Amino acid sequence: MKMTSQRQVILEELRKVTTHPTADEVYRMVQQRLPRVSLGTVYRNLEMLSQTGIIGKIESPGAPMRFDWNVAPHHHVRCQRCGRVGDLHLHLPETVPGMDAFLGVRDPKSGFVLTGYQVELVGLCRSCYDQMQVSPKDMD
Amino acid sequence: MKMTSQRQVILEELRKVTTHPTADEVYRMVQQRLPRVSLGTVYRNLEMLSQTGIIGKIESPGAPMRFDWNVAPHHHVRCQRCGRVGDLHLHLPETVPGMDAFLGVRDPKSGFVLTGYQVELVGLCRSCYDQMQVSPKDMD
DNA sequence: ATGCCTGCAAAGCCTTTGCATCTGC
DNA sequence: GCAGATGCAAAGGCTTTGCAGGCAT
Repeated sequence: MKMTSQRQVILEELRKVTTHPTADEVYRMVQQRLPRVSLGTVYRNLEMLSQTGIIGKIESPGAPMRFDWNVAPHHHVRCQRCGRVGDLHLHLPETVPGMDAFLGVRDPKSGFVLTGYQVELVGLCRSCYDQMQVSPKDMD
Repeated sequence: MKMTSQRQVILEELRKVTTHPTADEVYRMVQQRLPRVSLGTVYRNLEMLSQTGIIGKIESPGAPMRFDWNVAPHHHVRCQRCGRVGDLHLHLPETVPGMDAFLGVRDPKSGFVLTGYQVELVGLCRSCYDQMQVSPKDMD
């Protein structure tokens, strides 16, 4: 993979932030420096960079994908209210004890063989938490 | 919520299968009995039925939502190859020991308060498993 | 010259929504 | 007659893709 200038700028911009931006947010950041860049190029490059393990991709249901320059293993929390994603620094259990014994096992009823699992964390970012304190009726 | 005939048929058709169909699959099943039903109605009713807890909704990133008549708590596995979802009958750990201690806690660095977590399981359905045995190069 | 990359625009996929009409109480 | 539900079609949000031209080797 050659490091074109677009690719380089995309990577640099991503590395400036800790907010796990969406493709569109990256696009807008990159646009400041490369006004003629296209959204398609941003998508293509983010995809390529994440495929090669240079950056991370964070996917969750019903929400646009987000990207992370930090590929070291760490937990993410997604705000259940606004969708923001944060890095978790609490020391959480990394694995579910006893779960690994099930990997590779075929469930007799469904016929599925288990290959992996992951723990998804949800929470409230500071501003959403504060807003909910103010108006509890906004809860859903 | 009134039980219209469309709603009733949607529920009945969903209850006939164990495949966790997508909205579109439900639509096609319902169409056999109500040829003039609309996709929008199917979406609206599936949403309403799941909001009220009569059926379950299964969401995962990059895949269409799926629905489940069985609202009793149970695990799902998603086939990493074809997206099919199965019910897991293996007796898995229900919770991550020690994790609950973190609920309600604010992570100092990110500022997020943890509110919940869930374990996602991935695997291979029988037919994808078999196909991968035949042509290992299809793996990704 | 070649092969990868880009900008642009269009299409794609899934889901939601506006609106006029219809239904059942 | 009214509230709520429907069919239809259009729009919406996000992502991918086809294509013609560009750039570096």
